[in-house]
Amino acid sequence: MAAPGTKTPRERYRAQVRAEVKEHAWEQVATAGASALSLNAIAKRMGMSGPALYRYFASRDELMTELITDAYRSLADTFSAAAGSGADLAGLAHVLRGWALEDPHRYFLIYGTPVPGYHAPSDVTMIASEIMEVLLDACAALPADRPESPLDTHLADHRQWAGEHPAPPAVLHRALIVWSRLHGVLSLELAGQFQGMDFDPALLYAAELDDLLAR
Amino acid sequence: MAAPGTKTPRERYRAQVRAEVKEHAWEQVATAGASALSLNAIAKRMGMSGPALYRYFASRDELMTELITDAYRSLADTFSAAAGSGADLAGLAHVLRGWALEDPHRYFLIYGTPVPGYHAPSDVTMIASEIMEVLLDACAALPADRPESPLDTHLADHRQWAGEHPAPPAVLHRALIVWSRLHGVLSLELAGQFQGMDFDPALLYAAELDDLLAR
DNA sequence: TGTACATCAGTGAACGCGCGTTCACTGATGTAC
DNA sequence: TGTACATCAGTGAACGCGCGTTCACTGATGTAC
Repeated sequence: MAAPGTKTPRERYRAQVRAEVKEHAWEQVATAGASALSLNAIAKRMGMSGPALYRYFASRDELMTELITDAYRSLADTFSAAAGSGADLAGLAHVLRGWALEDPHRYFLIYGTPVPGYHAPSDVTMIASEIMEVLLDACAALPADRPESPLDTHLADHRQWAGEHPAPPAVLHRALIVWSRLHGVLSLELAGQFQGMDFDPALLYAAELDDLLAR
Repeated sequence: MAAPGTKTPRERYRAQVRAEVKEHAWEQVATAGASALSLNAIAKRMGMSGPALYRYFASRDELMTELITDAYRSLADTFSAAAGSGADLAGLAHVLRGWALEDPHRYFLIYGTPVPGYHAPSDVTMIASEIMEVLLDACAALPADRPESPLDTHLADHRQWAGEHPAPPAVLHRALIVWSRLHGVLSLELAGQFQGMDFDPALLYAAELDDLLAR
């Protein structure tokens, strides 16, 4: 019997194959979109027969879920790491853009058009609030002296999504607009909506960030 | 020979069936996503055999293109109509939200995750600039006295996307942030990202709009 | 160290399904004289 | 008003494809004594 926490060779092998499957899965998502994800096609590319992959994933849906969870995990870790090494809101915004451009399909798997019928597992809700917490921390660290808006008073009573975070409504407000504004620019850029308009999206992103910091 | 511009009964019938096909297509897009669009399935729901629809659409792709073009057309018309009856930027923003909520899938067909491999026809580029022009007009009508940002100077040299519109860089800048901010809130809301956070997205949208107007 | 057994990875065949698309054909609708 | 012809809508069969998933099986790898 192996010591607990130690991986047997078989376990190691399993983990490696699973990882390889996922790699091909990402490739497929990037090439043909999330809805084209196919266990058979992946198996073929790995030089295996279709049913073989059912040793590693119970179903296509499980693989899909895994991809989404991994995407969330990756963003949360990237965020936490940045915050851990002292990044402020500007730093987080920069890191977010880098993460998104690195793999646009991964970004869209989280923030893109929802796949009808597919329901995300409760796992990701947890990771999502982890991300939100980092964002809230960064927003709380900024000076804020704005007149209270109707949204602020509304948020004072609807702050359950911020968990235990002690941020005042103005900070919650700021976190929401940071999120939506950065997402606004990023998603239009990644979706190619700026293509043909020859301005530099990076400058628009930077301008939006400046505006948020100067608030 | 029928007079030009007059529809023969057959033409009328064709137009009606095409419209009915599209109706079912939209239903399908809403139910199972754009990538699930299927001529065969539509035919079945209409009580016809699959190949029958090839009298009306040359291919699945043509139907898809038609849907996308119609979506753009619908938004452009809605925008033009609003502007025509005196709507200012706030009015346009209101109209945009209504249009988006009316049919989220139609919104995502335009602004959502791009379908890999699918390339939009040049038609929509035209309609897109039509929309942009309405937006630019509304932005130009607003008072503007902001310090020039780096983005502004960049836009002074990259304004080809604004066509013949005589708006100064600051107005171009504002049009871009109106677009991206409203899209930011709308797309997160429609994608369900605010679900579980019990605040009212309409207030966030309104707050963003206020901020844009007060600039 | 060697043998007997259990575990597990991967295969190939199969099931049922739906897809896009082509094709030869029937039957109804419209047109020309 | 009636007949001859052309046009067009829709059908059913067919082709080739890929999908998810199940199942009985082979062969290799690990485990127990």
